[in-house]
Amino acid sequence: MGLAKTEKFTDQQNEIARFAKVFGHPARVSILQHLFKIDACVCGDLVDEIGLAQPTVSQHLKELKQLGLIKGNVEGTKVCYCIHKENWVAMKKVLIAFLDQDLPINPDCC
Amino acid sequence: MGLAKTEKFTDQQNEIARFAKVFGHPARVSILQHLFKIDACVCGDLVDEIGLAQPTVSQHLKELKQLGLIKGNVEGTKVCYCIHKENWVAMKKVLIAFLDQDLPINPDCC
DNA sequence: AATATTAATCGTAATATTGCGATGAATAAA
DNA sequence: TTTATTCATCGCAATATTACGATTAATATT
Repeated sequence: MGLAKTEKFTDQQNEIARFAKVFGHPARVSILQHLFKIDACVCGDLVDEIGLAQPTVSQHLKELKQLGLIKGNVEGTKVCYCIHKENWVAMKKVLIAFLDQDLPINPDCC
Repeated sequence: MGLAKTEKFTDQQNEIARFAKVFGHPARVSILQHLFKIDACVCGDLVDEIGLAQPTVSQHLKELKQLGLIKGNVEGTKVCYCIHKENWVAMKKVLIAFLDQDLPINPDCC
């Protein structure tokens, strides 16, 4: 199968999973951290930073772009990437709401 | 390949990815939300709640247990699950630190 | 125009994930 | 002791993901 039965879950649950999934690979975590560190557009040097082959990095960038977490603009022969701020804030809200649920006050039960 | 090259990334990046990955499937999100909602041990009725076959739910529970996010105790013919609070808090700290990075003040560059 | 540079896309191989039926182990109930 | 219940594990099929070499498209440089 290998296919998540999304129709069995709520839109909210599927959205949380979709966002979380993109962070489920260290290369994408690394790309995002680099974009945050640079605090601006990164043009071209991403492949050297990440340490994977160019097609592989390109593929991870595509996934990040598809989810709307980064923007990419062609700049001559280079492409410049940066965090999509509005979408990042929206995603953050969704995931933190899930992570930050109140923990039971009850003592441990099991 | 299908194999993440973890050795190319920092321990922190791999840890973030490992945690995020487990939330990358709506069934696991659903299981965790249910455990939070019940606010206690859930004994037995998880399969009905989630809507997937029993072996499938069992497998998702196993992954959550392996990452330490839930505890499971045998209670007769039933097994009782609940959130592992300390580990949840620790995981939350790691993921929120990643999500909550400061956004550039700069106007959009691309 | 010819060449170089950059990054997307295609194709493919290797591995991982998801889902479930069948089975098994363990306890409870009769 | 027999039967029922519950859940873990095994084994398999279907699909997804990861990685990269080869190629392509686009612009820059000479």
